[in-house]
Amino acid sequence: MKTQLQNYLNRYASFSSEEIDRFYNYLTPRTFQKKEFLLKEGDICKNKFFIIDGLIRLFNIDNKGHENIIHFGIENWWTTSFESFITEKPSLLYMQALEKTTVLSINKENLEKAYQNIPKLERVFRITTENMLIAIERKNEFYTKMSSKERYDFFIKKLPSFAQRIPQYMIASYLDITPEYLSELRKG
Amino acid sequence: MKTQLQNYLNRYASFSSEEIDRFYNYLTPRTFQKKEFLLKEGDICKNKFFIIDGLIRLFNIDNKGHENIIHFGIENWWTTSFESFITEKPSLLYMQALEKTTVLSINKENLEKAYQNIPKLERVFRITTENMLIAIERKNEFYTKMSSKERYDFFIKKLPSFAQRIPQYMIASYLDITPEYLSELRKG
DNA sequence: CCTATTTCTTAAGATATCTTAATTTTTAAT
DNA sequence: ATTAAAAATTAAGATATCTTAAGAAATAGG
Repeated sequence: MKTQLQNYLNRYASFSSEEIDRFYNYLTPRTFQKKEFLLKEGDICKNKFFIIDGLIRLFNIDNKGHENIIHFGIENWWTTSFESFITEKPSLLYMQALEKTTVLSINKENLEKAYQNIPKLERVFRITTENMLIAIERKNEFYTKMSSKERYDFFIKKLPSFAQRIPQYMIASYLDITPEYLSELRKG
Repeated sequence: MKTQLQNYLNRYASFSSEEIDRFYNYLTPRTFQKKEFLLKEGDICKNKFFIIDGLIRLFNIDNKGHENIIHFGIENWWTTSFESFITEKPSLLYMQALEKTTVLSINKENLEKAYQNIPKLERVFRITTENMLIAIERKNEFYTKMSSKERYDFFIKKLPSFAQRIPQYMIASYLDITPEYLSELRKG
């Protein structure tokens, strides 16, 4: 795990093994079983999670009781409920493992200490947050430009192997389509 | 302008006047007239803009020729087409002043120098990027949870004075509603 | 294997929202 | 003030997508 983290961090700035060790001490490894929740609506999201391995989804439940998947997280992504983590208010989001998932988690206090201790981490998180924004910008982009059918085709074409890791009704949810309608789209 | 920037930066970390000066030297003040474009689709977005005063909109044009406003930017916000700025590929977005707008702009090269020169800036941009993410997270949130009518009412209620600065058809665009339908919603 | 659970499909009727196009109102420019 | 341009409204018909409900297929657990 430490090696994986090291490879990841060194993408963005160069860290000595000693620095990696220091950062690593702030992190707590945790494993979540399939279907287990990392976070539920109403909880205050106290951690950022670095996904070592596995798959998680971030979603909310609307007033009709429908789940809306906001994004998926896979290995080498940091994930959290940003708003809750930063404002320390109850989260509106759920975070759930879709496969057995191993993460390194860090709470706010330790993260702040780590920033003080290893300022280069500011850079890493500045960049990963930018990458997150780009991912969202792209999603919004293709949302506004495409019909349901087009979004689905695009998704399947772009991420064929990923699409096979998740049930179709979750793809539907992510693409903001009802599973029934997606089923029709696939037929026609 | 320098004072405004200083106040802004000191929200996130403490900077000496000397550091502010150093950063300020990397920045170029520019003024855009109402309706002038800061960026057009196809351009590579070479700058981040810190809005001193005024109002801009970021939007794309879909394959039906409709404008979709992604967000507005006002004083004390950094704005850019993230994807284009970071990847240095042509932007899919337009950026346009809706009022006479003064900005401080910085290009990638200078920003990178500034990061080297004043590492605390990594922190500032890490945090502003996080704030951006939160804003987007909130927008997506209220998008998935609300009908068109609800989105409009919510927007007007939350930002009554801001709503008066922009034409109704742009609010419609931002809320992903056709102007005609918004007009109906307002009536009923 | 067998059963239970989860996921996917079908189809009919409902509806929120869009399209088009014309008209009115408001705002800006000379 | 007058005209031109921009923005907002109206209304009718069209459609993409949802809802509900039921049944079929696939997958996973014991």
